[in-house]
Amino acid sequence: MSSEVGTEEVPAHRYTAALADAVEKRWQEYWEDNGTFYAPNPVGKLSAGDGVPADKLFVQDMFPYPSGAGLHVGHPLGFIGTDVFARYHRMAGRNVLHTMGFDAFGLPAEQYAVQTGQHPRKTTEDNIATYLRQIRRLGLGHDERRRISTIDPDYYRWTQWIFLQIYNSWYDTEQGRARPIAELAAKYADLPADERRRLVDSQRLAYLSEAPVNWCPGLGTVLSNEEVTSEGRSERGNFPVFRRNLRQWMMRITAYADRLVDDLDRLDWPEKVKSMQRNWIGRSYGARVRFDAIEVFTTRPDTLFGATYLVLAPEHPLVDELATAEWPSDVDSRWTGGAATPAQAVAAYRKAASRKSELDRQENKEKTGVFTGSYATNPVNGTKIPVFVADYVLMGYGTGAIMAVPGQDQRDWDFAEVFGLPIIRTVRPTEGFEGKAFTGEGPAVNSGFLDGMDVVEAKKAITEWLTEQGAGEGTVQFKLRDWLFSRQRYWGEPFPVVYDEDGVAHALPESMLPVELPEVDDYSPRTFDPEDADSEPSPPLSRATDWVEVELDLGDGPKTYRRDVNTMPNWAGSCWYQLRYVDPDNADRFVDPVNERYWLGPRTEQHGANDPGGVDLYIGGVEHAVLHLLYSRFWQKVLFDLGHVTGDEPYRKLFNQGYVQAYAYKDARGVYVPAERVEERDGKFFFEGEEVSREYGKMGKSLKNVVTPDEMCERYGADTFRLYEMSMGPMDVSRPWATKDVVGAQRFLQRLWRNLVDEETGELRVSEDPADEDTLRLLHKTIAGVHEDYSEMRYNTAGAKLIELNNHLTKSGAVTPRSVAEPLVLMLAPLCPHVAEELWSRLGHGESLAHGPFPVAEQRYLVAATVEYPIQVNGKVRARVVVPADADQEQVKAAALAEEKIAEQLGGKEPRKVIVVPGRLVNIVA
RNA sequence: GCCCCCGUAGCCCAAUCAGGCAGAGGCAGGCCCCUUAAAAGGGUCAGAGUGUCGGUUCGAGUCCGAUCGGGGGCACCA
Repeated sequence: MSSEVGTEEVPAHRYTAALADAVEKRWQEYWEDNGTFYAPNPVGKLSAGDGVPADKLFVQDMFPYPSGAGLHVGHPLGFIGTDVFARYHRMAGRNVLHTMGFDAFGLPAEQYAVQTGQHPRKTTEDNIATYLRQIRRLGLGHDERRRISTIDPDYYRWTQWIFLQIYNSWYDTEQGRARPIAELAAKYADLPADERRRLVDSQRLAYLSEAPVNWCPGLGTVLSNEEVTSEGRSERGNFPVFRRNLRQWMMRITAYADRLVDDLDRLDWPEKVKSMQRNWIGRSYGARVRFDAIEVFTTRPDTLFGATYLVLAPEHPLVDELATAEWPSDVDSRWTGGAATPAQAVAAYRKAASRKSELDRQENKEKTGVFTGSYATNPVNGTKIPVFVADYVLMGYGTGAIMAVPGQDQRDWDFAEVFGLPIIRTVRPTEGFEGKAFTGEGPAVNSGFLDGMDVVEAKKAITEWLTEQGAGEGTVQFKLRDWLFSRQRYWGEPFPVVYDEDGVAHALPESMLPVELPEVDDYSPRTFDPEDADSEPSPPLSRATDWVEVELDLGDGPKTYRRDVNTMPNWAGSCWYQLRYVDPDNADRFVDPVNERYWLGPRTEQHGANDPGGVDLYIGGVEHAVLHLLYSRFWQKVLFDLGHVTGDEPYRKLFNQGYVQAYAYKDARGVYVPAERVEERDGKFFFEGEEVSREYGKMGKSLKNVVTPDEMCERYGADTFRLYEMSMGPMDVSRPWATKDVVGAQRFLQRLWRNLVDEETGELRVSEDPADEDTLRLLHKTIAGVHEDYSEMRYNTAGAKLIELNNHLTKSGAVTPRSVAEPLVLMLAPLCPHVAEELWSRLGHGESLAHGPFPVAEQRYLVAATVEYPIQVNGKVRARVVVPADADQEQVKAAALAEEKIAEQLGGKEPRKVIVVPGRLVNIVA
């Protein structure tokens, strides 16, 4: 596999995989022994005691779940990217915080525990050890003192503490912020205790709710809306999900809906992620309008005159009341669903709707529904319009009822067509419009006092009118719902909550934290037939009876309580880990305010008046766009409102790295064959002589196309692997893995090494003579370019520039001048830190280069003495001319026109126009 | 159906932000050197007019408008 050092074939001191391995091990040990990547805190245990540089940088990876499968080459892409960034800035003199912890609660460990009987903690900790070994080998410059793990009681104690903060607060809509619950309780001081308690409890930001939740029998747990796919199945496992009423913890994230949308504008995040969050929060402005007892939500109150019927969701509470005993004598046969009475029709329709899965309801876009037998009054003109029940209206959005305006809404148009309902246009369609419903802009028609107004004006006018009449009011509607926060799992954070004999919840005092997980015999919740919608959750903690029943003194003497047997969702631990990285072993607080302000506080002088603070660079996959990143922002805002942190956003700049993808090959039977043994011939692919088909996508065990970083480190060394990964393309682009290409990165390092070290003797080989002019110019051009590339995360082009410089040295054939060797090595260091450290040390430096210096380009080498201008005639290059760099436009023009070939082209005629682009070219229009 | 991103040598990618000679770098390929031989060694050469059509401009890979292809997000949200 790797070449032997010292064999006859290969020079003893060539940069081979074996040599790289020795160098890498040596420097990894050095860094660890010397705490090279320790980033000092202003105060506390991690303070160096002599102050901190004002210039800091906090770089963070989305921390991994330590899976048992280990890493493939795709996983470290982001980790290496952040490491290069961190190393570059560290060398530039900034105080750089970069570390990595583990998001270690979660289903796989629990499921593995169920299969093997091994405690999830054991599995998880073993996996973490493996993970740490794998990432250590990559040479990531982490501050190891700051490693945290969400399963650590010292960590989840604070997760529970934050839960209590949220529980013990309410949202003051007048002030637009969360406030301590005690301030609310004070307002109700005059009320009887239990009424006060009920009022207060109903306004907490973390509250118990008996509302419908997503129950997933196949997983044996409930799920948040964000964890349910648009097909109505669990994101994990793809099991059916049913709506059920269960008493569960909820987080009042909807209180923050406006701020969560508005503050996106203050974040340096990819537009794509922002738009996904905006979409998910789904804010729309509209009005509520009352048709007698039925309240509807509409975004188009301006079309009220065109409302020809109402529709209620099948689950709407008024449906039963509205369903009359008999059909009107002239009822349209299409409206009855074939039933004898409206009550029967409605009951049958509701039953059918309840049996349909979310998926059926969405896929089947044919409009169905039945008439309730009732009519409602349109407040704007007193018209009686029929009320229908139809499943194209969803109970979960708005009021669960709509006014149907077929003229301006295609869904309503479709329904009206099926049921023979009238259609009135209230916006005049544009000339030549041939569609059905018209949803564009135009003047109002058939709309009484709104006629002639445009949509915006009409909305405003009708909203004012409705308000005056008491028939409605303007309102804002969100798609976002509160966050379901309980899970029926074992391997998660227990709730710091107990219930008394009346079932009333009591939060535990801070002094009783952490509430640690009990030992249990069976780690699994009871799971059910995935289709069994009527099954009952049975969390594993409920079986730890000794733990569940507990005697406590919560202020009114020792009493027996029952603990909450749910656990928090997997997202809890990741909602605040950047705060703990800052102060990982603070025993008194979740983070010291001084440390928090230094690493995460807003810096308006640097980032502008609107700076929300947060991690300076947060890198991870786009798959967390809505879940983790929304929850995390919510927690941060609560903590901010309560005065615990100084920034109101957790992540100032977000960057999504691309994925490393891979080809997979299938034989004629459709079975995957090992990708590494497939050969390509004439655009076709063969495995053991048989033609196979190729597909492109993920890397995975079952696809037989996994390549591991360990394997790459063995064959080429970590530096080569790092360089190759970073050279494959820009950080945000997904790219296909190609093992055969890795050798290119190794050849470069070999050549660079050879330019500085004698391959036969191992002696350093640099000259103390000054470099020639050309070399200096290239060197400084490279320095300037590399600076820019590193700070823009364009590592592929940074690498290419280094190769270019090194190729220049190789070609020159001379012994490399030290004055070029040193900056070259320093510039290489962020990408290939081990070999750079080794060469730096061999160049005679006693100190690690981790803290710089990073070379600085000298301006005088960046400006050339002469410039070569290409000369175009009518856009085609016809000649070139060399002029002094300081020649002005007239001189360049004169030189261009004097050029022999150009004079020839012009044939003695005067050019119509001559364009001189300074420093670039000359274009002559003949 | 709506929205977003991407199409440059055989392959991965530069140049697109700010219009100015299409090539920085790597893989693969040809040739040469080293070598008994070989390559994960060294050197060198060649290779596309930028998916397509149209527009703006003295000049378009770059800007604008269509269109095709690929990827992603949202989707009966009133």
